[in-house]
Formats: sequence, C-alpha cells, structure tokens
Amino acid sequence: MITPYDSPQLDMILEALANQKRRGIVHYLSLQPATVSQLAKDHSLSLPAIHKHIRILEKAQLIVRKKVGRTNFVALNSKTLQLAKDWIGQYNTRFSSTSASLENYISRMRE
Amino acid sequence: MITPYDSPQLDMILEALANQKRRGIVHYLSLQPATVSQLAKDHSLSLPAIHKHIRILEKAQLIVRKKVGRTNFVALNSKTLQLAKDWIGQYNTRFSSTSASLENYISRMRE
DNA sequence: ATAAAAGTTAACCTAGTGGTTAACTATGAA
DNA sequence: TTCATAGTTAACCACTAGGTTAACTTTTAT
Repeated sequence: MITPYDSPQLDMILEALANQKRRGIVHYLSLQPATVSQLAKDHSLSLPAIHKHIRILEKAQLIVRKKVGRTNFVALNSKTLQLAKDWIGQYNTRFSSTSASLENYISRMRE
Repeated sequence: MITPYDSPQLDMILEALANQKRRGIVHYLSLQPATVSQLAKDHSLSLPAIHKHIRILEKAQLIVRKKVGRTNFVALNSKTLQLAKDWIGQYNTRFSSTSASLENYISRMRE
C-alpha cells in the first residue's frame, strides 16, 4: 500500500495531529474509549473546546463516534494513524548526513 | 528515546508536514538538495510562496539552508523526520478493531 | 556602470484555528 | 412535569496559513 504525499486525507490527519491537546486525546484514546465529557474533564478543556478538537479528529477519521442516548462515546481509529505512519515510514532517517550531503551538493554545483 | 505527545517541536513538525506542497518539497529534497529557485520552479510556486513554505519547514528544523553568494541551497534534515516517526511509531495500528472495542466499551459501561 | 538574477520583505486578502461565553437541543432522572 | 446532564451551535476574538502583487536588497554577469 502506497501513501502518496499528495493525499488530502494526509493533510487532515497531520493537521489534526499537529496539536498537543489532540495528540493527548489520541494517546488517551489509545488506552481506552471515552465519552466527550470525560475527554473534556481529563484534558482541562471546556465542552465547546473539546467539541472542536473532536470534530477535527473526526474529519480526519482518526476517531469514530457513537451516540447512545445523550452520551457520545469516542474511540481511536488506528487504521488512519497507519496512513501517516506509512507516509513518514518511507523516508530513511538513519543513514543520511544532512550537512555533508549539502556541502557535497554545493561543491558539485560549483564546478 | 521517547517522544512525548506534548512536544512543541512535534507541533511544528506535523504542522509543516500537514500540507501537500511541503510534503512534495520534503520528498523532492529526500532525493537531493536544491536551491530555492529550483524548488519554486519544480513545484509551480512563486518565490514568495515557496519562501513561506521554506520558513515553515526551517522553523520545524525539517530542512537546513546554506547561502552561497546569492544562491540558497536547501537540504532535508531527516533527523527531525525521525521525531515524528518516533511519536507515531509508538501506536500499534495493526491489532486493534476500533468498532469492536467501542461496542465492547459501551456495553461494559451500560451494566 | 547597468542590468539581470536570486531572494527577501511588506502589505493585503480570504479562510481556518483555538479559545471564550451564551443560548440552545435532546435525553434521563426525580 | 420539572430539572439536571450531555452535548451542540452561534457569535465573537486574536492569530496564523497560504496565496497574491509590488517594492526592495544583494550578488553576479555584461
């Protein structure tokens, strides 16, 4: 499975994860599902504030929601997290020396 | 090495990657360094536009820059990419069934 | 000396984030 | 039926992204 860089879903996923509180929520939900109120309480956020975060996570499909009576249960959708993992995973971050390759490139260009 | 969810650098890294064109630039630079003008040309962006993208990537330390004369060379700093990899990597995305765990949690809560 | 090249910076635009308070809807409990 | 609970929505705020055009600086080539 290939995850191209030009995927709009990847935009939404990474945007959703580019926030400490939302990463906190993702982490929390990686341990167990929760209700919206529980999330608000445990992350010191007002209900309207948590609501907005949840909408962003939901739009990115990082979470799923199910309403039971007046209670909203939320769970992590880790399949979506895998898309981000796949994209970043294709880059080798171990065997490259940035400054060296830059200096090298520059001196080759200056010939 | 632990990458906690509440890292401000992670905010900047993921924010920088949450954009198709910047991921395109990252991909491009993963193959070889380039100049600012080359990036603008090969990504159909004006110089002011590419400049802003570069600033965001630079702020996140995803790239490094070196000025030689009037030419600006840019290279990928893959060490920073590793931080994002580390954070996402800690989540198991293979062996969890979201809906099942949610249903399960709900029925346990309703007892 | 002049002009082009390579960027940078400023000013402006629209749209979205992340929070607030206040008002509202829907469901459950007394 | 009345009240509390759980959540949503609206209106507002300051701030930032991502783009534009126009003006500017610095360096190189003619």
